Amino acid sequence: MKYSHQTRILVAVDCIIFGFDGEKLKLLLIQRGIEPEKNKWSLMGGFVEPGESLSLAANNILKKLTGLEGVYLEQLQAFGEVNRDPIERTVSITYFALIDIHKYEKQLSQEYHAEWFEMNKIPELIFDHNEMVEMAKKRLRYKAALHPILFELLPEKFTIPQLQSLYEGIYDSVFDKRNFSRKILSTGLLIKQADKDKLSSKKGAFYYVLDKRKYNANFHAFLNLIPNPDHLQFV
Amino acid sequence: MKYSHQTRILVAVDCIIFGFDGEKLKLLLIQRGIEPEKNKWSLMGGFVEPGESLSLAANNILKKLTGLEGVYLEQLQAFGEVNRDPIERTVSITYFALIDIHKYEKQLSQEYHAEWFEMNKIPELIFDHNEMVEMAKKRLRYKAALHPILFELLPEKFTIPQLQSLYEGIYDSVFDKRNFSRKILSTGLLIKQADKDKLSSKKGAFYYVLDKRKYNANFHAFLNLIPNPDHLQFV
DNA sequence: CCAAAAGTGTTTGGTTTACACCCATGG
DNA sequence: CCATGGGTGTAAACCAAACACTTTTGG
Repeated sequence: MKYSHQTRILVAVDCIIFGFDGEKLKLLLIQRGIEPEKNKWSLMGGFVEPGESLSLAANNILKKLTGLEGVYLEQLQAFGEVNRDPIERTVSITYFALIDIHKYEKQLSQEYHAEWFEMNKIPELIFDHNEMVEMAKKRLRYKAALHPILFELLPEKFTIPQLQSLYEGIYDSVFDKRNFSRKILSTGLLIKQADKDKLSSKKGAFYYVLDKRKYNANFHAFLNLIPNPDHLQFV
Repeated sequence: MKYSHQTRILVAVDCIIFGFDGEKLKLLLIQRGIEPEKNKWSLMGGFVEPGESLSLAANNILKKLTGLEGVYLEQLQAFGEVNRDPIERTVSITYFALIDIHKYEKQLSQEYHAEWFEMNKIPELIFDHNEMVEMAKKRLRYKAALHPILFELLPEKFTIPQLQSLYEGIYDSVFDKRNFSRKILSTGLLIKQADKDKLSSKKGAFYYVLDKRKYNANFHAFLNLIPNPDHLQFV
């Protein structure tokens, strides 16, 4: 049995993939190999196939491009303007992903001509993809101000100065390091390691790992991770 | 030109419509007039038509059911499990709406057999609609803890005790009235009126109206409208 | 030995909470 | 005149922000 006299529409999933290389927040884009808009940059996406739920479609896309599974992936928004795709009407469900850039497997994505772009150097993208990226940035800022989400971008072991530089990049601000480390440590989510990262200073900075049990239990609690969030531009 | 060899899917919009009658938060549901699931309760929804964007579809659905335009309407989530509709695969984009229940025009919705349900008396709904309602409740709690969104549910003129009872209903808690009114008034969003509502007490409670200019300007700022939000259950 | 980054403590001001009494009035 | 709900103030605890010096070590 089917619903008759109803119009069926193409449904796509597009992924906004954020990565952090220890210095800067970046976005993974692909260069389209096919017409229309051949050679233009775009988000990685694909049509939803029969038998594939939306979240499965998003995970599949992410895996095809990066080789990664079990990544942080969250539904952002459905985009459904009638003419957003000039070829044929397509509703796109967007997901944003946070990945540790070092786990990204380059060879997989060469077939898609993928490249990481710094957030302030994002090229013109096809369709409404720039708008999607803007919305994802806002959502990330909003969410990271309240929840310890940015740990998803970091490697297993990381230092507090690295974490601070990630926050500073995302909010385009500079935070006081004494207040920052106090605030982060007071969440109780970090476990100090015995060894240090000596790459970026002579003294070296202690590594920390995330306490996964507490992280999962406390993820939805409101934290106050950003000073004066009121004046920042959110969703 | 079209994308060939791709499967097109039914796309629906379903609306989770919240209303407040001065006492309790309620949800507007309709009783299906047609098979399948005839006579079962469901959210108001409809298929997205050609030439209709998602947000327009949501507004149209709301207008057909309630007669209202310009209502607060926000996209919630896309639901896309493969078998969520047993008749035929349908991706549903959900929107939640906040309306002043007194503006709702009953005669319009009689053709849909619509009824308001108290939040703790929601019947079993078709498909995954109960899940959609749960998500909308969580989103409302989450959002109302940070943004002055609940004014959308109130009539033009309202009293602080009314507002407090709305918050208390949503969070299933009791708040200290001194702290509550101080907090709300300190947002600067309320303008005190000269007249009083004398329906619910002998002394009467002063009416307030929303300062729309400040409301629109400050909507995205983080407020701290709920005491101890940490222990409440959110998204 | 010194430049460069890591690490840490205190004071101050503001915000949040807990808490109790008086006010106005319709019946 | 009294029961009912409306309205308000204060003190204590807590939290956030501003701020500067010491430590470590590779070169």
